Amino acid sequence: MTADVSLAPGDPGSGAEGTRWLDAGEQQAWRAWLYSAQLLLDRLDRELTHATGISHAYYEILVALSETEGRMMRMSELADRCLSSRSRLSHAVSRLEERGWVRRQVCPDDGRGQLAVLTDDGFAALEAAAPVHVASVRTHLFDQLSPEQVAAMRDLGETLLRHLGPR
Amino acid sequence: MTADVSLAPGDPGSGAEGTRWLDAGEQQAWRAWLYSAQLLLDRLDRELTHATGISHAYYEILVALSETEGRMMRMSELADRCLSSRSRLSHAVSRLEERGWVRRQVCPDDGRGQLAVLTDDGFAALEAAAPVHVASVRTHLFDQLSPEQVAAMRDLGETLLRHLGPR
DNA sequence: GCGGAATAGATGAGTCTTCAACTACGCTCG
DNA sequence: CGAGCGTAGTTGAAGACTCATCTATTCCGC
Repeated sequence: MTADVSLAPGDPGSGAEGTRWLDAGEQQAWRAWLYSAQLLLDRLDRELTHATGISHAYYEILVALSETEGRMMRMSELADRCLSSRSRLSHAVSRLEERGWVRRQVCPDDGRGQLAVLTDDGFAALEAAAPVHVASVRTHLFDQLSPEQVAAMRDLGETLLRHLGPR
Repeated sequence: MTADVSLAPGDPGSGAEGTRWLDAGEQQAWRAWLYSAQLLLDRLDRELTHATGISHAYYEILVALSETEGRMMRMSELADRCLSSRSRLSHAVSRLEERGWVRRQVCPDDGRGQLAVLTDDGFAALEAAAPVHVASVRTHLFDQLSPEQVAAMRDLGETLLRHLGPR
């Protein structure tokens, strides 16, 4: 009777036939996953932002840069690692540049390319933020789960990643 | 050597002592979860938006309204169900009002309150969108998982929800 | 029933994301 | 070489989210 995600099969008015609606169990699994994912991402982002002034999106950029030789990376590679669009990354790097945490540098191998380079200030900001972030992840994720659940989480994530592609 | 999420213990320059960094297994579990969650949410939102013009955030509002008696709900209750801030919901409902899918109505019991009411056009839009969304969820989630993984997903979600609270 | 605190919601400025151009460079092939 | 095409990245406008602030109403205690 409701136009739910799970509009019951034969729900009056649901014109589209051939849709395999979610059964009650799938519905509950999906809802639980969705809500917990949204709440967890939101919580981690908020705690990090309020404690350090660095959003999770920016944090990921800094982390990715810090992990490379020379603390620099091509813009598009950085975008891929951060699951970000090129445009978004470009805007974000501009903001990080204003903070003095990253600078741009023309790529030697390819005149079209730009390298994003993590500055010392940027590295310092990351070092200050990392403990806060790890503490949040522990508190809200690992401390809540048994080792079996952690294993299941990893398995689930890797399974979905194979489909959604690192691409 | 890198200022990773998992700055190794004793990493030179990582001044903050007392942080329990993530070990390699935790790191992989966390990364797999994070990436898969981001990719999945992004994919579902994109497919829904491109096929129907309704973002996942708007879709959730419409679904919540459609599930109630009279297809109406107090703004704050709606915000809670959609894991949305009040401000965000208020802005979103304004947009949905412009589309003619929702209207506002003063709450009879409480002069401060507003009821968001799903219109017939809104319900029709939801009915058109629901099959698209369910198909995406099937394709990118349930079709990728064994029954055991679905059960694990539900368990994980519910465990985290107990901590993150429906509150 | 009145004054103050609390609640419901709206609003505007600032920030972030998206999308569709747009610039600039490299690559290929005639 | 140089025309055309593909790739790298930037930009600006429009939509969406956050935060602080503001108004209106209710609730509470006297």
